[in-house]
Amino acid sequence: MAFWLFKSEPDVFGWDDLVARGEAGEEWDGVRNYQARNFMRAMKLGELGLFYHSNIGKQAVGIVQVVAEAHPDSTADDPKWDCVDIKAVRPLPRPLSLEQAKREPALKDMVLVNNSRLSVQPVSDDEWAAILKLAGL
DNA sequence: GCCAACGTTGGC
DNA sequence: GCCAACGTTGGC
Repeated sequence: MAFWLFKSEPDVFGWDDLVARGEAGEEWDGVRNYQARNFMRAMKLGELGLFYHSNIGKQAVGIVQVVAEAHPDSTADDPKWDCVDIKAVRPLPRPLSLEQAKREPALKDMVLVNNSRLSVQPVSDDEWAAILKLAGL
């Protein structure tokens, strides 16, 4: 069971938008980065991730679940781009800010902290546990 | 709005 | 196959 992090600009597509999709979830399309794509290809049905708001808020705000494994991105011209579908599971009682993650010793190796540009990232088991605790779950 | 970091592209 | 130029992302 692996854990992930999905980044999105909330003024384009935010947590509330994902919640509005309900159980069907949303195709996580538009990713045009090989690293991010490869992480999505590695995702298994039912795995969990964080939903992070970049630019505005700069905090992880909710937990999401993979509801469809990697499939061709319907918005891509090139078949090499795959994506998964995710749905909202629950909001974090206490959103985890980037600032907080940078301060937290347990999270100092998070990809989010060290490579801010990668839009789909893995989260280690230890990081996941630490984040849930900080988030009030 | 600026700029650093990073990835991609294309000329050689 | 190298590397300069360029575009994009995202924190500040």
